[in-house]
Amino acid sequence: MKIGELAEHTTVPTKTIRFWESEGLLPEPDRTAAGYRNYDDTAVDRIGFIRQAQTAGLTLTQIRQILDVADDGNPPCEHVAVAVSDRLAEVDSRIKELQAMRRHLRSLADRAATQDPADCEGYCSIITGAASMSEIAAGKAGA
Amino acid sequence: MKIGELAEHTTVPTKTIRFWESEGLLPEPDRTAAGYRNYDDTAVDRIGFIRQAQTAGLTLTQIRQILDVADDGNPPCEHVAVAVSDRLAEVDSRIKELQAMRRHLRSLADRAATQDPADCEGYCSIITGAASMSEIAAGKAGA
DNA sequence: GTAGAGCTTCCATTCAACTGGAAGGTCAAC
DNA sequence: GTTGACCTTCCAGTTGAATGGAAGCTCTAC
Repeated sequence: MKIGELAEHTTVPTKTIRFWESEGLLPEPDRTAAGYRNYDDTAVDRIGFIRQAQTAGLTLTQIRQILDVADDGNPPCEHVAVAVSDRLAEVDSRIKELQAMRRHLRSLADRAATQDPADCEGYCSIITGAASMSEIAAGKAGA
Repeated sequence: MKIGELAEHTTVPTKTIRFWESEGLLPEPDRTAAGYRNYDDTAVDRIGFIRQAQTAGLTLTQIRQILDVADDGNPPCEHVAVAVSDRLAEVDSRIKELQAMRRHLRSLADRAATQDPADCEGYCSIITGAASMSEIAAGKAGA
């Protein structure tokens, strides 16, 4: 499969595929006689994984760490376990932060939904009526 | 409170505080006779809110939208509700993505915890034994 | 009255993650 | 045998979010 087809299958631009290769996230593929990159199906999986990990908020560097470990049998299990649990801790704490922010936004949205527009004179009470920013920042608001 | 003290209270560098001011996230504070920025306590809250929103994955532009709306009574309730619910939808979908990635990492971590290092010859089975990358990418693995 | 920390503005640089474009080779179709 | 889509490398530019540094003013302490 040439790079254009791979790009189409994965909806990742050829530019980005070459960039990821240059950054070590994708292995150098075979080449045709003319020097064209020639991919097999595993490239589709790998690109899918990279996109998934990216949408989970991992940086390319972190994703490369995981892929490096998956690609190379040399590092001991402990190494793998540490890499994975580091990532897990990061994802866990990001989820907690997001859930806190979600609660705050949710309470603002609920207020907005039940708001009588007539009350909006002067200073909109959706905002002013909600928890103060310090409470929001400290994670005290919402349910 | 001068910018250095504010920086210390919030653990946000003075450079960043000035940058956020220039980007419209922080209002222009009072100045001393000498032209030094002179903050009151609300600045601490506001900076805390910005950091919280950032760790929730919102961009400075999005955070500014929310703050603008909180600062100015003019936009109608509908405007506020739309802004907030847009943000909420984003946060919701990021949480879902993270939870999917969390499940995958969790299953890798569990494998690592119960792994006999003797099985690590050749190609580490924490990784190879886990769901294939295509399954991970498609969100089929883990519980 | 001067040293040093801290403040000011302004402009340049960094970093991540692309994205665009130039200059040129390849290949299938007409 | 040439057009046009697709490929190659390389290098420059973009965006978001800072961060560094120069040049100069200010305040406190000795």
